[in-house]
Amino acid sequence: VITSWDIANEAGVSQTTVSRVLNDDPRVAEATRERVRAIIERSGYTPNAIARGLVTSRTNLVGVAITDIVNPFYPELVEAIAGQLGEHGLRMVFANTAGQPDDLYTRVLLEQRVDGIIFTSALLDSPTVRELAERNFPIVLANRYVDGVACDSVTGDNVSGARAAADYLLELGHRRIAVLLGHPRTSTSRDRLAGFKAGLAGSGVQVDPGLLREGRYAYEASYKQTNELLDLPRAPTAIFCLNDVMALGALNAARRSGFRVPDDVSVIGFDDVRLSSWETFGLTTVRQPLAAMARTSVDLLAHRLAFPGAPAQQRTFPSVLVVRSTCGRVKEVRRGG
Amino acid sequence: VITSWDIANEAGVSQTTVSRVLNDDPRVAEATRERVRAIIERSGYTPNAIARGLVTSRTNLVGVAITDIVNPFYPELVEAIAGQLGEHGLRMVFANTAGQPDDLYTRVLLEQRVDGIIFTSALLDSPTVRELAERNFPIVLANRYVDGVACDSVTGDNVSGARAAADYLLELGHRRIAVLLGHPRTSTSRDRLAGFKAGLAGSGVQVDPGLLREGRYAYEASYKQTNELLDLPRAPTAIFCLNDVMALGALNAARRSGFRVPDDVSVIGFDDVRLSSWETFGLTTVRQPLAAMARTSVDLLAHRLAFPGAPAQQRTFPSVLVVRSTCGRVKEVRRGG
DNA sequence: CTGAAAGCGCTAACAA
DNA sequence: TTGTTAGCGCTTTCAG
Repeated sequence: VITSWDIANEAGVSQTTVSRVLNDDPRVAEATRERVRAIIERSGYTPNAIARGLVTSRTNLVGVAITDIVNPFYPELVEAIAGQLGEHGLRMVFANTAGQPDDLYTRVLLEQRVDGIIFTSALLDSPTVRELAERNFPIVLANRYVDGVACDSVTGDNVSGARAAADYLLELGHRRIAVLLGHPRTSTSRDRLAGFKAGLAGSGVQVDPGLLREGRYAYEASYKQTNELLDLPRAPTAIFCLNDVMALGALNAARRSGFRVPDDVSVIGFDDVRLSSWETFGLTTVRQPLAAMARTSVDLLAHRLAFPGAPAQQRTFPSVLVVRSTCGRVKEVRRGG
Repeated sequence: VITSWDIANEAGVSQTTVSRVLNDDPRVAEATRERVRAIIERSGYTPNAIARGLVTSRTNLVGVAITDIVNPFYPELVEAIAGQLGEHGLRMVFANTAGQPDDLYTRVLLEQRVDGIIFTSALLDSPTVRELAERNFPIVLANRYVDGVACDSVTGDNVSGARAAADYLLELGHRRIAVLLGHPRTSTSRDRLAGFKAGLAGSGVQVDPGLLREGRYAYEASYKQTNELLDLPRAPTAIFCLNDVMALGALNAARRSGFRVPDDVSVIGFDDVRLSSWETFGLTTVRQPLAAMARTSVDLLAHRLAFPGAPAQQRTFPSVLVVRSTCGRVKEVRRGG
C-alpha cells in the first residue's frame, strides 16, 4: 500500500507537507501544493483514515442503531439520516440491533470509535443510553426519548397526534375503539396511547381494556390481533394502530376476513410512511415530518461534536392528521352490537 | 479515555500482557488473565479498534453500497447481510449511493479502510468495480454482475425466472404484453428482459417496442408509465415489471384509473418482496431467494478476506414463479383490440 | 509465561 | 513556507 511518505519522497518534500496538502492547510506554497496534488492523483493514493483517527481521535463515523430495518419507517429514516450525515462529512455505521441487547452492539460501535451514536429505537429504560449520556458520549435519540435522561433528542408530537386521531374517530361516531399498541417500553407507544386516551376521555369515552392489544409495532402481530378483534362478539368499530405498519397489517387482515374498510371497520395509523398513501391503502394516519426529524437529529449530533459541552436539546415536531379513506362514519346498527 | 496501559499499570503487568488477554492469546497464566480481565471489566475499558486497525490493517468493517434503501428489496437484503456479517464479526458501513458517482462513495469507504465492499446495485459498466477488482481489493457483487469483471458475485437466475414469467403469461393467452424495464445499465434488467423475450419468442411472440418502457426500478416511474400504457388505443393485456416495486406501482396506477387487476390487465413482478404477498396485492411474481443470496454474499467476502488469492466465484440461485392473483386469462374481446 | 521495543500512517506542536 | 519530532493505542517480533 502507498502512504503519505511515498508521496513525500516522490515530491521531494517532507511527509508533513503532504499531510498539509491533504488537509488544505493554507501554509503551503501554491507550487508545492500543485506538485503534491498531481502526484497524489496519479498514484491513486488514499489517505488512511484509521491512522488519522488514531491521532485526531475523530473517525467521522456515526453509529446508527436500528431495530427493524424492514419496517418501512426505518428505511425512510435511514435515507434521510444518511443523506444529512453526508452533508456533515460523516459516515453511517449500521448497527442492526434486532434481538441484540443494547450494550452488545453499543460496545462494538464504541470499539470502532464512532464519533457519536444515533438511536432510532431506544427503549424507555435503556441503561446503555443512560450510561452513555452520563459519560457525556455524544448521542441523540431520534424519534424516541428515554425517561430521566437529558440528552439531545428529536421526537414527533405523539400526544397531540394521537389526540387528533381520537377526536377524528369520535367525530365519526366511533365509541368502541381498539388500540394496537407498539412496543411496550417505548416513549412513542406510551405517548400515543396517552394522547389517544386523553382525547377519548375529553368526550367521556373509555377504552375497553379488552380492546387494548399488543402489536409491538409489527405487521404480523397486528395481523393476528386484528383477526381476533374482528372475531369478537362485540367487535370494535375502529382500530387505532400506533404505527402504519400495524395499520397496514390490520387492513390486510380485515380484507382477508371479508371485512370492508371503512364500511365494516375503520383503521387509522401513525407515521404516514410512503406506502400508506398508495391507492391500495389510502390509509388515514397521523403524519410525522420524518425528513425534518432525521435532518435535525444529525444536526444536533454534529453540533454536539463541535461543542461537546453544549446543553442538551429536545426538539419536538408537530404531527398532523392526514385524512384518507380508511375511516368512515360508524353505522347505526352493528352486528352483535 | 482509558487505554490498555492504564489496565496494565493497575494490574502490575506489561501492556503486552493486556493485549494478549484481549486477544485470547493462550500464553498467559490463568491467574494473570483473570486479574487483567477483572480490571478491564470494572474499569469499563473498551479496546481501541482504530489503533488495532492501524497495526493489523484490518478494521472488520465492510462497506455495503446501496442505491435505494427505500425500495423494499434493499431493507430485506440489508437485514440479511447485516445479520450474516455479524456472524463473521464484521460490521456494516452503509454507503448511500443514491445519486452519487461510484468513485465518490467508494473513495470514502476506502479511506475508512473497510476490509471489503459489497455492491448491491452495481452498474454493468462500473469502472470503479472494475478497478477494485483489478487491484484485487475484496469485493462482492450481490444481486448484480459487471461485464467482463471476474470477481465474487451472487445472482438470481434472472434469465430463467423471466422466462417462467413469459411462459405463464403465454399460457394465460396473453400476446400483447408490456414490459417495465429496470435501470438500463444493470445486469438484472438486461437478463430479465432477455429471458422474457426468449420465453415469448419460443412461441413466436414478439414484444412491441412501443410497449417497452423505462421504469428504472422505481415506483413513480412505473406508476406513470402504467397510466400511459393503459391509455393506449391498443393497451397491453399484461404488464411484466422487472421488479416488485414497479409491479406495485402498476397495480396502484391501474386501480386508480379504474382498471381491474387481473380482469382488465394482468401484472407480474420480480423479486417477491414481503409486501407482495400481502392480501391487498397478492402479486404474482418471480421469487429470488434473497436471504440465501445475502448470506452467500457475506460468506464469499469472508472467505476472500481469509484467502485473498482464492479464485473468484460466481454463484447463481434459482428463481421460481410464485403464482398469486394478479394475472388472469386474457379476455377474448378487448376494448380497442 | 512475560516484557521491551519497534512501528502501523498519520497529525500537531515546535523550530527553523 | 517548510521540516523535525513526538506521539495516538495498539500488535508483534524478539529476548528473557
